[in-house]
Amino acid sequence: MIKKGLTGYFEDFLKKEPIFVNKSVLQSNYHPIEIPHREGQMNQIAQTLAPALRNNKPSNLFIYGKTGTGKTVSVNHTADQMLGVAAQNGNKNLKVIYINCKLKKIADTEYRLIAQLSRELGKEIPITGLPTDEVYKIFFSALEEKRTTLILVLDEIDQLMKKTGDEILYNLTRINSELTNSQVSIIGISNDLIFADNLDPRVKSSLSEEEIIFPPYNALQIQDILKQRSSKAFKEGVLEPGVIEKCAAYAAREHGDARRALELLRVSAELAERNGRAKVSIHDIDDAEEKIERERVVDIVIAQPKQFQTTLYSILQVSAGQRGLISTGEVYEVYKKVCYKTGTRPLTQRRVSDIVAELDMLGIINAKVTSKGRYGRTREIELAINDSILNKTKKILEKDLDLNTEG
DNA sequence: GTCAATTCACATGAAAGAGACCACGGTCTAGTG
DNA sequence: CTAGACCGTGGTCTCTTTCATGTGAATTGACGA
Repeated sequence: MIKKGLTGYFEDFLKKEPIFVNKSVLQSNYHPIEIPHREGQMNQIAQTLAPALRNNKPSNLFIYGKTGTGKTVSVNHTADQMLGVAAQNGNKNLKVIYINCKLKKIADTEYRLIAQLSRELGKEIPITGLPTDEVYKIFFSALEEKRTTLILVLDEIDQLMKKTGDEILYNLTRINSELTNSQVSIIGISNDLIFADNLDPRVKSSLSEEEIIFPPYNALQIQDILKQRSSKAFKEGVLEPGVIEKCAAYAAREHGDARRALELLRVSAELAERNGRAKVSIHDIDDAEEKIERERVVDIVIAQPKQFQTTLYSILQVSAGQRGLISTGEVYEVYKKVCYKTGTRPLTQRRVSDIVAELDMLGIINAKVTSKGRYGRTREIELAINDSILNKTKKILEKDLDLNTEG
C-alpha cells in the first residue's frame, strides 16, 4: 500500500462515526455495576459472608455453575460491596483474596497456590526451590502477623483438584485450628457440577458448609445482559434490530454462556467497524462466530508443544485419507512416520493416548472411547473443526513442524 | 437360540526418572585497606 | 577482611517412560431345546 493510501485510510477512519463508545464494557474483565438475574445468588453470598464484618468466621461456601453464568462477577461484586462497608466502618482486618486456580504458572499447583497467597499477604516467595511445607509456614506466619479475617476465593477450583488432588483443600480447611489471631474461610468456585463428589468426604463436608448453584442464563436473560451492556458500549442505534436477539440465541444454545454472548457482540461490532459500516448487522454475527472459533483454534494450536502439534498433524493426515472415525492405533502409526520425517524421537503410545485425550479436552477433536467388541477398545477420533479452519491449522502445523506438504 | 467365557486393542493408573529451574549455605577468589 | 563468584545439595515442576491393571462388547463355543 502506498503512503497516500494509508494516510487516506487513517483519515477516513477518523472521519467515520465510531461504533463503540466504550469498548471495555464488553470485555471479559469488566466489572459491571449491576448484575441482572443474579440477585438471589448474590444475596445468598452476602448472607454467608456477612459475619466477616464482625470479624467472625463466615461459613465456607461452594459455588457451582457452568462457564459464563456470572459466578465470578457475582462473588467479586458482593465481596467489593462488603469491603466497602467494612472500610466505612473502619474495619481493616478484613481481606479478600481472589485467585484463579487455572492460571498457568501462578496457581495451578499446591506450591504455587500457597506461594501466591503468601505474596498477596506481602511476602516474597521464589517461584521454585523451597520445600512446600516451608511455604506453608511462611503463609501461616504472614497470616498470624496480619490478624485478619481472610476470605479466600478459589476460582476454577476443580481444575486445581484435578491436577493436584485434594490435599491442599484439606490443609486449607484445617488451617483455622492452627491459627490463633486470624481466620480463613474459603469460597470455592467450580464449573464442574459433580466435582465435589470425588472429594475426600472430610474436605467435602467442611468445604461445602454452604452451597449455591448458578443456573445457566436463558436467552431472555442474556438479552437483558446484552442490552444493559450495549447501551453503555455503543452509540444509540448502532445495532440493527435482531442483533442482540441473535447473539443471545447463539449463546443460549451453548449452555447460557453470557461471556460468549458478549464476546460475540463485541467481535461482530469490530468486524462491522473494520469493514467501514456504521451499523452492526445480523450477518456480522455469523462472521464473528466463525472468527472467534478460528482464532481460538489457531491460538491453541500455536501454543501447543511440538509433540502435541505432531500428534494433531497425524490426526489431520489420517482423517484426510479417510472419512469417518479414526482409532488411536492408526494415529499412532502415522505419528511415528511423521516423527521419523521431522527427526524427532517418537513418544510411546501411552503418552500419545494421553495427548489425544488432552486434544479432546481442548475441543479441537472429539474423541470418545468405544469398545468394538472382539476388535478391541479405542478412542474414536473425529475433528471438531470445520474445513476452512482445518486448512489453516494444517498450514500452521506444517510450518511449525518444518514439514513440506507432499507425502 | 442362549449364555458365559474369551479376546482384542487399547484405556487408564501408578510410580518413577530425566532434565530444567531455583534457593540456600558453604567455599573459594580477588580486591581493598 | 569482605563482597562476590562458584559449587553442591536439595527442592519443585513438567514431560515422559515403564509396568500393571482395567474394560466393553463382538465372537466363540458349549449347551440345551
